[in-house]
Amino acid sequence: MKTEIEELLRKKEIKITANRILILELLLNTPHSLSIATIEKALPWADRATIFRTLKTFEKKALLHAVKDDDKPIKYAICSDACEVNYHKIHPHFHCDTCGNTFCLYDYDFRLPKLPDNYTADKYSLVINGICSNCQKHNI
Amino acid sequence: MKTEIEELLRKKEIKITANRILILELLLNTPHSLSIATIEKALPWADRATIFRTLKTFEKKALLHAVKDDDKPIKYAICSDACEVNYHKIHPHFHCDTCGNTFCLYDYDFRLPKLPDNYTADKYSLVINGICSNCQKHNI
DNA sequence: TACGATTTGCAATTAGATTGCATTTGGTTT
DNA sequence: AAACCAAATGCAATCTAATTGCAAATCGTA
Repeated sequence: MKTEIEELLRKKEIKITANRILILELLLNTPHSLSIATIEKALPWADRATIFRTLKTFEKKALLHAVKDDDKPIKYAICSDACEVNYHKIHPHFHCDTCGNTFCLYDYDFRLPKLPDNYTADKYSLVINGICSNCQKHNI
Repeated sequence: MKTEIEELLRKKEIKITANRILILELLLNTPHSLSIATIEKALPWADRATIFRTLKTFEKKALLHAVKDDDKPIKYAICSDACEVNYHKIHPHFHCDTCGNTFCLYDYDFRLPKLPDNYTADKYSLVINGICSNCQKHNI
């Protein structure tokens, strides 16, 4: 695992450090996006500023992307291969109103609709709110 | 004009005050959504807290809705008739990367796509980034 | 091993959102 | 029109999240 992570960092031309390995590992092992505060709780020895700058670095290198749902702290999620390809074009996310987690949706059939005259689109972001399958179960 | 605005407030069961009339008037006369800071600049005698609470009141009464684009301060826009009907379901917005303004898009053919198994959708929000027709002109 | 550049930790700052509370105001009742 | 009550307002303060400055620690390399 560690080796894979180091490989990933190397591929993205990000200098390898202990912080970065562990933050990336956490992100990879979490199925939903994470806020700085959440990462801080998961890695209590890590400094907020370091986490902040690490995430910015990762974002700049297209290793992850910011997820902006209705909740306040911005969350970050790892970019999958699908994400890499369409990074600047497609950002579909699902926000569960029960657990509050936000998941990336890649298998997604979305057509960019027509815009008013003389409007040109560059990218778009789509956030769907609802209940995820996990919370669905617990509700029964 | 003033009468129309008062009529609108009355219809929404919002108590009529000077602040509310002028804030609503500003929102109605602006083609794009406005942040608290922007409203504060436009109405310098108005208090930030009052603007804040006025917008919250308007939002609660479905007179306007919050617009969350990539920019930081949350913006608010008047709900059109189309908005009223689908208020909790559809929020398409267009954010111009040149002027930074965000416009509501109501004439919009958008189909909610299929979700992964056991995910249920309640509402969704769509923000399209690009260049608006006005900025398009100035670029030529 | 020394050097230069980058990263980190800590503290402080900024920005925006939000609230407490005393005062004022608006609408209503007498 | 005066009195009254609930809601709205203004001001200051607070809170949360984001962001930065700077000195110390660290890493890779000469």
